[in-house]
Amino acid sequence: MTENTQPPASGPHSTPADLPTQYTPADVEGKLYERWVDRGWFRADAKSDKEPYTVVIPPPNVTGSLHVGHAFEHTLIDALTRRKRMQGYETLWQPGMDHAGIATQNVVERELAKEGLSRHDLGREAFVERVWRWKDESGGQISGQMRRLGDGVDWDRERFTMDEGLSQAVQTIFKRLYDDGLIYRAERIINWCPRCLTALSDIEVEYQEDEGELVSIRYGDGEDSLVVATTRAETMLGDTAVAVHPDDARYRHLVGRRIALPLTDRTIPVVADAHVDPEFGTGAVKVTPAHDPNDFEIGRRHDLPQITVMDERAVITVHGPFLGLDRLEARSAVVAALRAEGRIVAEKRPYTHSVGHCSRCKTTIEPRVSLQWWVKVGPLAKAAGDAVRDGQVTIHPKEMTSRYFDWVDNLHDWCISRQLWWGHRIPVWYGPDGEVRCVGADEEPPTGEGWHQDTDVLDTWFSSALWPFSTLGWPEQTESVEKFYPNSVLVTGYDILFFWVARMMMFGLYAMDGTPPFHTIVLHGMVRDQFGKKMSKSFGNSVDPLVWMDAYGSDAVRFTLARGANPGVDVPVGEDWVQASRNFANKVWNATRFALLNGATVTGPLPDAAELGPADRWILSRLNAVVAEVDGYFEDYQFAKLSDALFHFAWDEVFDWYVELSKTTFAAGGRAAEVSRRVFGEVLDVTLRLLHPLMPFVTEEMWTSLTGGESVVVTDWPTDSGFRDRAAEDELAAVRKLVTEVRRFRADQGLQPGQRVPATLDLSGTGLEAHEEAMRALLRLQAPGESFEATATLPVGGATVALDLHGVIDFEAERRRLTKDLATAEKELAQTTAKLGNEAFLAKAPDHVVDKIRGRRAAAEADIARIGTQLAQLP
RNA sequence: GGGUGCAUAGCUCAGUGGUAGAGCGCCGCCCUUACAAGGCGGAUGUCGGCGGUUCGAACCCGUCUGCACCCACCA
Repeated sequence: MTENTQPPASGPHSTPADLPTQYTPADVEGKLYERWVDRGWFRADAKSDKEPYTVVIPPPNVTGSLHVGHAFEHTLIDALTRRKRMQGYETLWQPGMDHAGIATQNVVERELAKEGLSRHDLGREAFVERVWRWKDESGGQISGQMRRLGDGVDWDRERFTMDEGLSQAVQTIFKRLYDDGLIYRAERIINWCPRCLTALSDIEVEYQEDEGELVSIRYGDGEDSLVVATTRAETMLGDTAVAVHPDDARYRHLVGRRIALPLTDRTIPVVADAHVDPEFGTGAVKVTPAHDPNDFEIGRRHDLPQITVMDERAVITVHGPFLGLDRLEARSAVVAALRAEGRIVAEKRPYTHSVGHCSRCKTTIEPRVSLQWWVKVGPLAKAAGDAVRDGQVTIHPKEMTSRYFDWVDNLHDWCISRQLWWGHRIPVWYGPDGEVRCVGADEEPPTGEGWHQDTDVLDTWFSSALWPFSTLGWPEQTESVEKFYPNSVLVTGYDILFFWVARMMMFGLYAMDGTPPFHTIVLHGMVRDQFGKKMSKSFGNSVDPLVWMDAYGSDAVRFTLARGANPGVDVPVGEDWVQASRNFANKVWNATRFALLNGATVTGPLPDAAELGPADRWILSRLNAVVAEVDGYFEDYQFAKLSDALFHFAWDEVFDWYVELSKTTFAAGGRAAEVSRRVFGEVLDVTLRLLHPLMPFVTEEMWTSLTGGESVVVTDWPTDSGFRDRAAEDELAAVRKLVTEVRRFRADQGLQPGQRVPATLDLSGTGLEAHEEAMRALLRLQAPGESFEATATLPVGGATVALDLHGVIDFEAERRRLTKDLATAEKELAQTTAKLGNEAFLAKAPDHVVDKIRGRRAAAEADIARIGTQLAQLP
């Protein structure tokens, strides 16, 4: 406990009277955040003796501003790191951003388009300069949002994937992989975006069901003919074979022969290939090795030529009537030409099939044969899989593990070259005599006549795969690498499990001699709207977190997001829920304000258990249980349960019953009040510390006001003292139950909540005698006056309340209520009696269950007796 | 086609064998001295359908229906 030797002048509100009755986030958030940063509390010291705790930010793209999904992710990471910092770890919450190659290039190209310019008008150098300007602007916005959220990151360590140091890391790992034969250059068919004009990796292609048209075309003439079906008629110009299944009797006579390819002067062979499904269509497939990945493979197996008929913009390049048409124009033109020749044997029919689209611009992918750089993933993926298989790395929730294996165990080589301008240039130089030289970060590139660097850049995920150590200064063997690698935990969305997580695993294990980049992977869900719908700008349900933060405060936004964070599942959020969280923040504020107004204190040791009243023992028992519960949830990344447990403990128990009971104690004064004031201070102190990782601002403001301490940020995380008092918990449960029952009676009688009623309260034999005064206050019971005459006598839980309700009692309402209660109790009695008469149940059920049922039966019997008495007393 | 989940109150979701829960919403009363961003009280469910296991099933097993997502393929 904090010992105060000085007056708490450092607290923002040195007298409780300064405190407004409502929490205004805007008044405190900015001020507190700047103070935290200025004091250096978020800085991580590599020289520290403390045990490290490291989490990297999943670097946001510098394409604009953060959306509510980022706010969610940051809330989780910030909560984890704030707790660990309080626990005394040397905590690094690593900030930074991703250059996001193709995404950012597209954004800037769109900006240019508004000025009627293309990147080619600017030229490579000027364009890249322009993107850097964009990056500065967007990066500023993003860090501003992170400050608003309260992210406790080490700003001194902020990194960008295209920083000098990180670029060296990229070059170093490229060189090493190249020298190890794990990077190579090869001509293959790749996913090509004809709008972005670049190759894409397999996972950058999104497949969706598109409506196409299937046309059937006769190839060849007379007996040497067959019919193929296609959705892409225009590619027939590049056909170099027709394939049939080897066992297909219909076409056996044609295999090995050459047939005429319509609209051309070429003949093409009929080949037998097991890839063909004889059941589909006509069982004969046109083969275009240059424009279809499956056909490319068939072509390789049968040594077929590749005839490229489209350029990089998917415009037809073969001479003749189709030259210069784009693929869609060409498709109908080709069909029309075929029809004119009587080649169309079945008309177009609608056909829904899955078509690949560029994940960045949604343009339909055009498979294309080209020379690209590849990572040979075999050994890297094997290691990445094994690290999870052998338990070095665990994935939360574990259901995601199979998805991970599914991917790393079936991975194709990774195409890493992009025909873009924004990104890390491939560190390979080509010489005048066909030399190829890969240059490491510590080498000088060749300068002689005729040497030039590869013009392509790397896939943006190549550099983000290095993030857990490139941010720490690698390839330099820095103190930070030593201290903060591997990271403690990775928190990110399940949507980038393959893009990012698996690649960090591959590169981390490879670069760091088999040490995985982190030991725990926590995958969170996607933020959705309050109806569970995916957020999207076009649907109009996406939310700018700043708007909510402005309206309700950062704590409210954070708490709402944390409260929805069940492991691995999507998180719905609605403005109503943010309001509810704002109300909670306000409650925290006012409860602390109440404590201050009533002289709650954190000074001096906690009184001995013998001195504590029952309410004090109850709340301290619960407090310690909640500390343990919250710790368990934190260690298990159960943010929703943790938030809910704190919400209910704080609001229902501390801010409600304990506050109400304290009013009586405080009013009574004396030693009991003094003891209670100290306990109250303790309970609030601990509760605020527990809430701080989720709601940093309001807790900081109130904790410093309450304790006079410097900051909750650098205060110890609470520990469970082990204090438990079941008897006190039961006692207070009885008090709560009794009060609730009488309140219900009052409400049924139509009494206004504040209306005072003359009454006697007989608690003899209940063991609750000590609470009489508090209960009288809670129930608004007046001392019975001289003319007291009970009109209603209420036996509740062994106690008796006699009320003088002259003029207000509603006997009919009471009779209805009692009759209803009687029916409920009788039903309960019947159920429990039946159960206890069941021998099989008695024989097999565990004791505690049987006891519980017995208790319920006894309670039902008592209720029936009590209600009977009450009914009999009604006039 | 392969895989992983999900189906519980009006909405969004907790609840892995022992009396169905939360938040929001809804109904009634109240500015009761920390808080109306509040307080008190209340209503609301054949736990998707059908079978099975069990003394006992929202929970375990089978099956059906509907939905979501991931992967592969689609001439």
